[in-house]
Amino acid sequence: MPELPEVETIARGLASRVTGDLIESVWLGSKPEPLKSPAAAIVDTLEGKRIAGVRRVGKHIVVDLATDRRRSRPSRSSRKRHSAFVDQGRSTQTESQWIVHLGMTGQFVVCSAAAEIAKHTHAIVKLASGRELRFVDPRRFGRLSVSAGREFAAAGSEPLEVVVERFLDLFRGRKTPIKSALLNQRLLSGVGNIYADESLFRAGIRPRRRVASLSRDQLRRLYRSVQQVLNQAISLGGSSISDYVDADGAEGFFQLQHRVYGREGEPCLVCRTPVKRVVIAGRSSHYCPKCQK
DNA sequence: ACTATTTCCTGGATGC
DNA sequence: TGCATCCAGGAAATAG
Repeated sequence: MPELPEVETIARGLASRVTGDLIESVWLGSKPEPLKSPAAAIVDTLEGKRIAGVRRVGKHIVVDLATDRRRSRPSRSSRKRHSAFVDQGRSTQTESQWIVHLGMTGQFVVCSAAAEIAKHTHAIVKLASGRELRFVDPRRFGRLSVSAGREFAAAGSEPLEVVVERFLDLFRGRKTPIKSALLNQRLLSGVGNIYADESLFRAGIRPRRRVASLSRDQLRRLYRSVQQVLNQAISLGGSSISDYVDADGAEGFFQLQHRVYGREGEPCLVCRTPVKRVVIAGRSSHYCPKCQK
């Protein structure tokens, strides 16, 4: 279940492997669910473009696309003005993005064109290097889209970039349980079920607590916990639960640091009290009834 | 304007 | 062994 740390890990891995490569052709499967943009728009936006970079925005993977401009047709002014971007006989200009959301079970991998095509492969993008980018998603909660002309932006704030004053503003006065608020992507983009539970444990706050009932100090502590948990998870390559692997097929190790998620009935690592599991907003939520108030 | 609930999906686990 | 049922959850849709 890819959340911010997993998506960050995947995006970094892809960036180091496919940046600079050229998209030759695009194949899209017949299942329409994964496509948020019309199939024709996706094909038109991708084909013939150079990959300028791959990055994470919230839980989305953003592939920046650039159009090659041949040097044989330089305009006098642009040649001088854009000389910094001229690279190996071409200049590039970022102008559109390919957006990939992995949902629950999505995988976005780079592999040899000869590699066996996995079941539930919904998109194959052929690269000039002979490799392929593939989107595989059994449960089809993932989504593919393109954004041309305007810069793609997530609905909420980046949890690792938001300043504490803004964080307090986002949450202030809300009646919803803090767990629901952490999962709301319009507030913070990137926190999912695992990291919400882990952040709340580290902050000593029960998931059912109404946001409005939390003191400023508690919210400040939660702010630090969210950043701490996400940063540590990124440094460990994310959490490998069920089928998560990064762009190289390697597993992450943050699941070994989980203190409450998936530990129902097991002793709290601090006080030995059995970890409880309740359902909030249809999501299982894990907490220590003694350490979290 | 908010908040809460339901729905979409498949594979793996569980129960009889 | 086989078959039905349940559960996982991100986010859009729907309901309150």
